[in-house]
Amino acid sequence: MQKPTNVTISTIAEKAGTSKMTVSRVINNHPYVSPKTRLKISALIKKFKFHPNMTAVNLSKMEPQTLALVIQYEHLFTNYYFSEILQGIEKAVDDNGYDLIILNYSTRHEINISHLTSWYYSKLIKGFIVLAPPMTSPLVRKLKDEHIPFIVAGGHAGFKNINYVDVDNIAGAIKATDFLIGLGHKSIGFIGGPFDRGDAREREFGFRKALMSHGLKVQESLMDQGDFSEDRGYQAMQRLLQNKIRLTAVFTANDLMAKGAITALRDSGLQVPKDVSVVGFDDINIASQMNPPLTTVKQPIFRLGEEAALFLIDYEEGQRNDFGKILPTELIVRESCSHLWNF
Amino acid sequence: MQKPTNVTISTIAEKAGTSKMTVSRVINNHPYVSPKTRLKISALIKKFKFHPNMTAVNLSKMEPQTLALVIQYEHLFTNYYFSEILQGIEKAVDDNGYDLIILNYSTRHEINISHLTSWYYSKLIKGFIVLAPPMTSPLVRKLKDEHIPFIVAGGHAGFKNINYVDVDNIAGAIKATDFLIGLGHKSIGFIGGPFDRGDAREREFGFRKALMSHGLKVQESLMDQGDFSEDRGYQAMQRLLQNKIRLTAVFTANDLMAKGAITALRDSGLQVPKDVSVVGFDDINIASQMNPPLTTVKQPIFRLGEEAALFLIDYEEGQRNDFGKILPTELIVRESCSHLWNF
DNA sequence: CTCTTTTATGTTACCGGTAACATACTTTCA
DNA sequence: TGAAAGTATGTTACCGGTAACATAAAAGAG
Repeated sequence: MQKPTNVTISTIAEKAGTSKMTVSRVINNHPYVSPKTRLKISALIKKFKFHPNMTAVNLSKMEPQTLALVIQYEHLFTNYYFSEILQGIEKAVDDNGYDLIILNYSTRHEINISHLTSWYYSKLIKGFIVLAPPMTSPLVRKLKDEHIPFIVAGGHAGFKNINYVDVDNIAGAIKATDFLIGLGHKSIGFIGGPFDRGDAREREFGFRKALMSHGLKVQESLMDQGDFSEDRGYQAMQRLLQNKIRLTAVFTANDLMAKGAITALRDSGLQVPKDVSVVGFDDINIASQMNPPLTTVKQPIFRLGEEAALFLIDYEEGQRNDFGKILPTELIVRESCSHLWNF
Repeated sequence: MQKPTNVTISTIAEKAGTSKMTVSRVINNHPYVSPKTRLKISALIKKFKFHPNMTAVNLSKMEPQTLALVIQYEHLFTNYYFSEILQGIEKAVDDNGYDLIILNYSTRHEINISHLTSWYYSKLIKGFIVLAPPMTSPLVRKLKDEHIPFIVAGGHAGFKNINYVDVDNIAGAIKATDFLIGLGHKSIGFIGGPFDRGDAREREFGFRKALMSHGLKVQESLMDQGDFSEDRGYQAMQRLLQNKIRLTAVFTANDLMAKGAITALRDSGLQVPKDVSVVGFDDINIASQMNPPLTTVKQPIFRLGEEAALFLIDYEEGQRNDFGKILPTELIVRESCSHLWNF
């Protein structure tokens, strides 16, 4: 049962009666191959189903055409927005003739991060896109220490001297809060994200800042913390409703929690937006289909992925003026908020 | 700005005053290296932070130690169970010293599947795990045609002569339906999954079969189709409630749709399980925390991933007795169903 | 104390490509 | 028309490892 001999560049060269080099030139569209030869070799490549061996190419060229996206499973499945960021990455990668692989980095791997870095040292990938890491991420530290090309996409807050693309969480949160204040609300609740996520902290910061700049007091009892999941949004809302201070609006650090919060409000007999106005963050695909359609801060998530990938693709050692790009956010007004008519 | 010369096996050999081969032996824990030499080389490897180059190893050994999981983004983010299947795969992969990469296969790539197969032809991966492909998947066809090692995990129905691991969808659906019938229900609704998914069809088949084997008529008007998402479960339930025939129980083809269905029932003023009993499929993590806790068919998802990975790891050309493994399902009884006291 | 076996290390060739340089054959143009 | 420039191909060495074979040194056997 002998394995079918691999069809290599040499096989083709032999059949064509040329040298390997000429075949290589055809594959890479070099000029200086006569039309006749080019045609013959092209035909043979099809006939014998020749596939260039990326391994060999990499070894020889030493400049990989692949990027690696690092994620943690836990995140992957709880937050719709990864779908969109991936699409952005894919676009940039495809457009530039690159490839993308996704590598997992679960807590069980923390001991052995070198599993990941060896992809870089083996010249299989050009660099890493690290998706919204927690602020304590040992991976980010290691990549930085070893000068491996990488970029953090989202949630960069808390890191120093790294390359990142992020959205303007603070300005976004301010827009949302300003909007609620403009509608007359004074008792505004807040449901935040996980403590170890920089983006969550920034949104909270923006919320506080907006209140203060309007001379409103920040009511700690109207603030609770979630984990970006719908269920925790539900629970947090329930807790906020038990408070003595009656809130008339709530700002949640993401849309999923807003969805949970709305359900909780309804289960308590309150109407949205008549009794309580709700603003989310993200503008995930289902935000516009919610009941009522959710007013939220739209992140340019697709572009986030695109920019991250482009950074790595253009990355060259030496051209390291520290790179940080903040993309603007936009308030999308839908029907989950209303005026407070109590003045 | 010269690049720091790569630390290769030759660098170490030179520093140690030995040949490359001896260094290679140390790296691979070959016997026949004197303790003294081994120690010296090990020290140098640490000192110079030497990382073996997987590319070179692959090119030389031609037996990759990496598996590729192929997914479609669309699925990835709508179905919690991928998280668990990945954990199963990771376990098997880790335990056997393999690596895992995830490759995306979105609709925009359909033209160019060879992007994927070239990972195999380049000897970078040993084979593919294809996760719950639609029955029309061109990828599966191509892998089969070109005799590339792969295994379909979940949703194998509809393919012939392929290797797969799957759960017993039919038996599971029968268990669920039998259970409802045993509680006295006769008007049982069904909310199915996408038409192009084998697993969805099997669950519907099991539902029909169970009804018939109890002499109950299958009411087509009590059956609707969803897409495995919570929202569509909600909508489907609403439609079923508009029917003239009053159902007393409903079986949904997955848990997410069950969740949506329960919300719809509640929004229509019906109580679960007092007025309508609900059974789901999957036993995703939130099933037990739902209100009421959901009775559902538990899939051994973690094992599904494990078995799929193990198959590929053990895969050898020639040992190809067609492989199909069906893992048993289990009915988990919680509080979303009750007796029907109308006899 | 020589002869075989085991242990320890080195040499050569190769995995499948590409870069860099060399060479032969055509054109082009002064 | 002959030299320079352009076109078409081949040769050699190398990317960073490993397999297979060769050899040298140490250990065990008779």
